[in-house]
Amino acid sequence: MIRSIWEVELRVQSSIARLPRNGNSRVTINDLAEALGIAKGTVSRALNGYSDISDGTKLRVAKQAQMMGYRPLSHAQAIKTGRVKSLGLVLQVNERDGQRPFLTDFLDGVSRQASAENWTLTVATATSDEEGLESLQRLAEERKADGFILPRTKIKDPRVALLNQLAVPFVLYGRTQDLGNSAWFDFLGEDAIEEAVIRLADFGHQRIGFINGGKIFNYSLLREKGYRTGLKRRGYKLDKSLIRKDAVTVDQGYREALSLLRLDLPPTAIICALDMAALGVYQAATETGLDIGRDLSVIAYDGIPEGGYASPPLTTFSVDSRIAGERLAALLIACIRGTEPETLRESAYATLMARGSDGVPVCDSEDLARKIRAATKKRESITC
Amino acid sequence: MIRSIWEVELRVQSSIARLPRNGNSRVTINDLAEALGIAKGTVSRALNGYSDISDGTKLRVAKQAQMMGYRPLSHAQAIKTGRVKSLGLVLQVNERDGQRPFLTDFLDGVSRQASAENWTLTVATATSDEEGLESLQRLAEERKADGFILPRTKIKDPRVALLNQLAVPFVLYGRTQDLGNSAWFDFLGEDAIEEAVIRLADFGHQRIGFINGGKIFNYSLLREKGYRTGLKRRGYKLDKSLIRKDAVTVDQGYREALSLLRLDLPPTAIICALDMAALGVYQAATETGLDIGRDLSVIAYDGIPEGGYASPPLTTFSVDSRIAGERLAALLIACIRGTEPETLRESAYATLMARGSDGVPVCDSEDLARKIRAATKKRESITC
DNA sequence: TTTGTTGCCGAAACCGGTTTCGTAAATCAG
DNA sequence: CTGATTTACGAAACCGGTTTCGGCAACAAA
Repeated sequence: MIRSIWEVELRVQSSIARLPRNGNSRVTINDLAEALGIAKGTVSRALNGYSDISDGTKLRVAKQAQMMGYRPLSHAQAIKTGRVKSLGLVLQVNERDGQRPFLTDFLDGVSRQASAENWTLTVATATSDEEGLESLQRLAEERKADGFILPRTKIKDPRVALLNQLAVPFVLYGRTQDLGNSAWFDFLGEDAIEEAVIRLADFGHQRIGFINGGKIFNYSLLREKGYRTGLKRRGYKLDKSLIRKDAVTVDQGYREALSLLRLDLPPTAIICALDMAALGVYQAATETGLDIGRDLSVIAYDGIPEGGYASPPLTTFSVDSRIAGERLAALLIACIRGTEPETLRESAYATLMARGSDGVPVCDSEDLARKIRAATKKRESITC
Repeated sequence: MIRSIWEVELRVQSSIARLPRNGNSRVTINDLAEALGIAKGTVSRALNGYSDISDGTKLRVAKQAQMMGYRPLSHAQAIKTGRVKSLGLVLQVNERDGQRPFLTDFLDGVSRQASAENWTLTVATATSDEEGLESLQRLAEERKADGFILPRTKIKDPRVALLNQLAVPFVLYGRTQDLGNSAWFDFLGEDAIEEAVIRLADFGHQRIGFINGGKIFNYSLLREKGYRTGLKRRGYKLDKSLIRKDAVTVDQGYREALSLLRLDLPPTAIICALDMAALGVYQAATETGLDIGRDLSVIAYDGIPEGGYASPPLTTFSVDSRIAGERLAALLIACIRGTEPETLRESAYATLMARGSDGVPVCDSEDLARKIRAATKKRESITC
């Protein structure tokens, strides 16, 4: 009884405010069909561009939909199509390193490309590998996303195995050692580091150090390869004592730089796989009385804004995270739509931002060693 | 014809691999019901804890669900319940300021709290206000999210009007001037700035400058209020020539600091509404030959990591973005579940990180002015 | 024994879309 | 002019859940 009264009331209200019958302020495909005097299946097919609907009808439907402000509920579509039109992204937030400064740009790239196709972005965070895998699995099983972007690829990445097993599409940001048939986008860090070596060698540097990033990440493998290739191209012999690794923070960069500078024959130039580490090199140089850009050349990789503020401004290979996000989103959507993943692979180059931290060496390694010893002694006497 | 062959094949495969009948590898509520010999409605009610299902049945269902690895599709639930169990967040990425360094922590807070209730987070980006409003509207109308977190509230915020009109729940991160019945979470920036004034006054500073943030944001209003309150509490007269605004970047902070330091009677202490601006103050101080922490005291607000690396380390009021994210998510979920928004309001305090950039002034404003003039003259002569 | 209750579950409607299938009308070929 | 195709749409099934409703059985009260 009461219910029927309600219905009447609603019908009255709707006829006045021109709201759909269901009382809710949402226009459904049924409202549209009714308003047009057409079957709802026909409306659906018209909106989705089926070929068995005449152009005239398609136009009428489109206009009416526009007029009534109709928007299909994406989850209602999903129930039949199996697509929620959402990209998944699980961010690892445990490590205090590189990813942070670019996150905004990266998200912007992904989100922008996704919206262009009327898709959205679902984000989760995790503080450990296991948590990350759980999030991934949960999101996949509840179908909160149709596919995933996997940032910060490791040499051997367990996420790949998981998603392959669940038969969920994904695209890597970065490569893994065994690529299988995975789709990926990556910047060619190896090429950048190689170019850095060449550049420094051509400046006249004889001993070039290399401070690499986290050893579990695949990019470290590649960048070291680039370092070796560069040396070889200029006929330099590889000196393993000039290589350091696992420096992803300022402090770690500082420590590794000090250890390089305290060698009997220290390098006159240091290449860092990450800008963060380079900022640590700056600290170490200040402490040992060295002029960055003159006594010691530094080239790094990433292009974080702090590098530009440092003095002298850091010469670095800059990476465009927005582009990365855009391409990854595009590749993933293609993958979800059925393109074979092994055909969805793209790379891009990091661009050299030549600034003030590198140049012709003012002295060779022996002079440098003397200078460092002098500065260290002076420093110690001050401390006493 | 071909289709039936397929079906047979699938059925065979499924009977071997014990996959659900539909050939798809997903366990549905129908599979569960069939396996239990129970109606699917009963299964649904059992899983959702309806009181008209016996405990025994509930247990059996739960166990079987566990065994078969059943997970309801959230979008299938959503079609009837109207809830997609997702929180929406539209990030404004146009301005190169404050938000960035905390984004990871903030997302982590939101995402963590959301997952705790089995909800997810949908993120979009926008580069302008209009774009932001469009994203908001699209996400709301397609029901990609059940409610929204609105970060970086403006004094008068158009998003509030939009979401109120659409009758979509939301919670503000920060307050607006006219709060209406909105839910919000905010750090009491006004209290922090007030405390900063008191602290500096008690150090003995007679003239305390204030460099405020973006004037469209409500936090600027509040922080200036806190500045005024602090002055009043110590019986200082407000000197408007000591106030600057709209400094959200390092460069802007630098400029405003210079303009303060070039006054006939410059402040011996400067409070910045944002750490970023404070880093600009550091630059200005270096340039005018002032020692931060001795000649010029600086206290700021935000707690960005760069502040800790600066020399001397920046004294600042630090904000815990992870907590903010967690509380905002919790408030929003409550709001979506029907709690009255005006009862969902929380605030927290920024915590003072007393470091090296403030202290007892070594000289008064007149001495400072002389020192600055001297440094400037020296600088100019060097330049020539 | 009869008459309420209450507990517990099955059956079916329902949510808002998509997709399949069948067919009347229009068009075409012969 | 007739038979065969097309064209364009209606009707209904379907997707995977949730919710309503009705009724059987068991138990309590009369």
